[in-house]
Amino acid sequence: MAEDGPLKMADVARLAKVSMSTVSRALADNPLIPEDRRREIQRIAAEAGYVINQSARSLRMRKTQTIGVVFPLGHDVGQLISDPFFIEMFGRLADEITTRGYQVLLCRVTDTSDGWLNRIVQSHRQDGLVIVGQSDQHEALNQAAESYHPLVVWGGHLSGQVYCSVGTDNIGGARHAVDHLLALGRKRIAFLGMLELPEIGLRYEGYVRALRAAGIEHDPALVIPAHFSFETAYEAARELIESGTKFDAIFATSDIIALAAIQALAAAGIDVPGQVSVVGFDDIAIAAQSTPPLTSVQQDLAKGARTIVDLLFKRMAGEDAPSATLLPKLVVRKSCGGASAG
Amino acid sequence: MAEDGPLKMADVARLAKVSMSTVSRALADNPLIPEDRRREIQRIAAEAGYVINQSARSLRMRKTQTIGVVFPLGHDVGQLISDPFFIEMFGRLADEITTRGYQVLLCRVTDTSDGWLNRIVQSHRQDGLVIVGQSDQHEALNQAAESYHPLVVWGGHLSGQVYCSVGTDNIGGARHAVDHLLALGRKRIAFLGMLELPEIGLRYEGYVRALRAAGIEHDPALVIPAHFSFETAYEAARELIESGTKFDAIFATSDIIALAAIQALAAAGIDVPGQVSVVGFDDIAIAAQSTPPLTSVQQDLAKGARTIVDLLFKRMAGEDAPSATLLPKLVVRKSCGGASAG
DNA sequence: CTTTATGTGGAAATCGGTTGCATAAATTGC
DNA sequence: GCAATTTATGCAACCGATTTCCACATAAAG
Repeated sequence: MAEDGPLKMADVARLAKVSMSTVSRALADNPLIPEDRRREIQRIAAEAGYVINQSARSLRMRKTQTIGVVFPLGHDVGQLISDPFFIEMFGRLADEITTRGYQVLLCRVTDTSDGWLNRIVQSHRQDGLVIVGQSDQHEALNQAAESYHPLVVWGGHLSGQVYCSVGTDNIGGARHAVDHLLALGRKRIAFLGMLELPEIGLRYEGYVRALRAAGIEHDPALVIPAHFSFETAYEAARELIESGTKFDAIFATSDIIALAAIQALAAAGIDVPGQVSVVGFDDIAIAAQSTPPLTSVQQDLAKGARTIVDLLFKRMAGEDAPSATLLPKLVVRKSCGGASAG
Repeated sequence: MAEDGPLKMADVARLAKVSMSTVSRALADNPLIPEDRRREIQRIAAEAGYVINQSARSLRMRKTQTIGVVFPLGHDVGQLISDPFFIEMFGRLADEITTRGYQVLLCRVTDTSDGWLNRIVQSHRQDGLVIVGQSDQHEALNQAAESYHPLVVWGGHLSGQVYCSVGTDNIGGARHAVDHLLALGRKRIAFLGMLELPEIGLRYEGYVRALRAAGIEHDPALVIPAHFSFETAYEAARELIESGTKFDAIFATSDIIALAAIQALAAAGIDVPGQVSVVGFDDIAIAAQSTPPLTSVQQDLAKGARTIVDLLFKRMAGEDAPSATLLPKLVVRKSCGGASAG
């Protein structure tokens, strides 16, 4: 009973004493084949351990039953796993996609040379694409979106944007965070993040607006470039501390950056939230567990992932789906004093 | 200059005024085509934005340049993202695989009905498979391994195992943990985990051996079934507490279970590590950040993932690669008192 | 100047399914 | 009982690449 070479549809056809067309139709539950015969052929195929070769099927049908999830890391050489945010987002997306009967293909892109997105699109490996984070590829995305429809991006909503995006209201989220710090009496609030990234740029916008609304002068010395990895963020925070620039709060554009900053502050003997308040962004799982627990702008990733995949499937079906914005929520914990600390 | 339908290799051949065979060879850097001509054709193809259709290529070459990463969740209906351990492992694997120029296909398997693994193998969607966790599928894996070689499993090394596996020395790791608790003077050590899962079974073995070596009687009332999700683990811990069974330590078979137990103990007003010591397994990122920081048996996932992928590629190349065992390391933190707590 | 080696590139088979079209069989209508 | 229709099934083209085999041209050798 041992199968030799993996059997093909032609073999099943022989076993069932029908033509290949009939087998193909029966396995696809095509009503052209009467139900009892369909069942019979399916039984024979299953019993023989036959499985459709997806390579062949994909070629002929021009569909792969696969969604590509792309992480453009053009701005950062770090490992994929470095960012808990990406990881959680990926898990959520995977859940949503597999639930709909599709496979998930992970594309980690490090080579963002000209035409990288087109290379992915035209490879015909997937029926649709989710791009997580715009990185510095806004233009490339805009261009791809013109001819390729089944594409949804997680990220900020930028002006002149053609592609469909889903993301948190970054300006509003940042505004909440900074307003909260201001309400606590903080006046010299440092900003840690990479302005080159669109989402961070938007958060910066919110930061500036909050300061302006409070009538506080904006000091460029308080704006520190900080990558997403813990190590580089720690370095950035250390430099800020050692620079001697006075500050009484930090608005970090990710929780990883915030945690790194807290660590750097602790190392310098600076009390959080006593001397310096810290607010993060994302509200990843660790945020609630850190010491002190981190105040953070929560992004609803579960809803975000669901929305992304919903929109993507709409677009795959030919419908036009508009971008969506999610409302952020400030989760107040001890790291900035105030509410919890009295 | 706008491309209409995506262009095929035949179109490139026309552009370059050569036959398709020549284009195919040129793009594959086949030395049959003289170098200058090769470059020329490559330039023309790139300029036209041509990309090889992977579906067609896969069919013809019987290779997909893709590795499937499978999470059998037969034992648990939870979401993929529920377990930080799985997530981190996936990230590491993805790094190793993409570094080698392969794509990663995620397969979340919830339907473990007869032949599920064969269905994946025969789909020809991937050139090799990594199975993360044996779940309750030891037999299925053994069977698949007989005919399908490029297959590596993360999990425990079981007797009568045919397939290639990579995993931590579970017995030894558990032994370390329990020995440590015993050294602290703990005598009634509860075990939290699902014995049905092979890896957990091995950890139980280590637990029993440690107790026996210390001459301590093994009380079945202290062995509590606990799933991997936080909520169910919390319930399990709560029931243990309310049962009135006396215990002074908990050996949890995952950090998530340990953290849930700590939370349940705190809710019941029981001090950790004052009244009860807790040890976890995995040493996930949160472990160091929790209150109190969690003592845990560390699994070196980076090395694990590297080993898995190394072995897989060896097997894909036709070589025979043996199973491997990694050495666990007990990371002592405050949750069990002792060393750190004086 | 013929014969043999070498290099170059094309025609056509192939991978394993799906599907449009045609035909055969069964059913219905009158 | 025969035409009209419906239902069932098969043939063969097709998806888009890769690769084997072979033809032809050119160069080197005898």
